Amino acid sequence: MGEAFQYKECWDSIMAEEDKLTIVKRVKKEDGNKKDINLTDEVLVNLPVKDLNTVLRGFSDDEISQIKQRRRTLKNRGYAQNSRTKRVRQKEDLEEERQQLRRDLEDLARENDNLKRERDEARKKYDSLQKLLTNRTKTVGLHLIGVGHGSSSTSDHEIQVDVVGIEDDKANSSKHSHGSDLSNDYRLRKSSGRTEDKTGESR
Amino acid sequence: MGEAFQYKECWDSIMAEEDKLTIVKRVKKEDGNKKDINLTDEVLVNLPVKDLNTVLRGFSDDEISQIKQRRRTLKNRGYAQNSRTKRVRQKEDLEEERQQLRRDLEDLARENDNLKRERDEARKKYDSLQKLLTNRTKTVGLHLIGVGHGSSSTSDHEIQVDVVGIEDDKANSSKHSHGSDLSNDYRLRKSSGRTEDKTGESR
DNA sequence: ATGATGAGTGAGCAC
DNA sequence: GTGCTCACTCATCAT
Repeated sequence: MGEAFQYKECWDSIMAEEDKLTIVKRVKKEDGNKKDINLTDEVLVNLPVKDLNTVLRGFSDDEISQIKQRRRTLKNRGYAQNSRTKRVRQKEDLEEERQQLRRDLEDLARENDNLKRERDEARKKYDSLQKLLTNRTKTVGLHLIGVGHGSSSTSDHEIQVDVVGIEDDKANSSKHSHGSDLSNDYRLRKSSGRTEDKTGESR
Repeated sequence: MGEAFQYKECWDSIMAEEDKLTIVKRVKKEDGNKKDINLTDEVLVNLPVKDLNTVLRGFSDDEISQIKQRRRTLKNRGYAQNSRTKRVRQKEDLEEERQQLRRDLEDLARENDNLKRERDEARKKYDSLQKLLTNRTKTVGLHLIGVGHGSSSTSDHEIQVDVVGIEDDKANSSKHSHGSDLSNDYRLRKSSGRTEDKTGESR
């Protein structure tokens, strides 16, 4: 389809109308019966019908139908080749797409691994941190600001304490219902009997 | 290929050896020139060469080659059909594989989203927790165990403190080089001048 | 001999 | 009329 058009374009651009007729007439004079076919196959297939009909004046009906059939056959030859080419191209496209999909799949799988690693890492970090908090007996460095109701004796201490709760100084009562907010797990509370680390901890 | 074999199998299973010969002889008697062809196309293609040669005794060389050529043509017909079928099947397989790849891709993309979400969630949780620690001025509930070197006065307090470091009570010197271990970030140290929360924190 | 495949041909469909 | 595609045939190659 595209091919025929291409040939036609080529032909039209090279030859002017009179030149085409000249060639065809020459063919007409040369041929006894149908030797013209060998000489003009390319011309015959690509010649516009209109021109063909013009050229065909003076031939018998039988000759005309023979020539037209020849034209048809030649056209068919091209169509067939066209069809095969198309088939091959489609198959190639399909295979290429398959390769691309496989590459994409690999990329995604790789990204997946990375994400999995990042996630586990984050969870691990979180767990470590949480464990640090959950392990309630710590050695902490403290800068004492006030005890009870604001006695402002400022001095450094190193003490051993049982951490039973940490709460932000600023108002955080508005966030206490968040699932991912950890304040809930470490709400301020009093501890009196110190047990060996296995009791009453969330998680 | 599979088809021819199939036919042969079918034939063999239906007919015994003598019966085959019977049919072929009948054909031989019936035909004047090559009317046999119309009657025995299916038989001809599927008849084993050996049997064919047996049957062909009594025919002229010309007739023999004619029949054999006919056989060849019929075989070719099958081969061609075979080839086309194969082509179609391959294309279908390719398209099916493409679909499967697309499905896999979708699945992976979905899993990817989930992982991304899980990762972000974990990071968020971690950040929340860390922020809780980094916000150094806290109100903590403490169970006082000892000050300095183990004075065992046990009493509950509610105090305001500047948390400058927390370290696990148990030996953790073996884990201090871990990247995901957070002990490094909260190593015990002394604070003297209290600055407004922006100083000297890792991360 | 057998099987497979590319190319050419005609039939037949669709526009 | 034109273009496409199927089935068939032939040529050709490989086994």
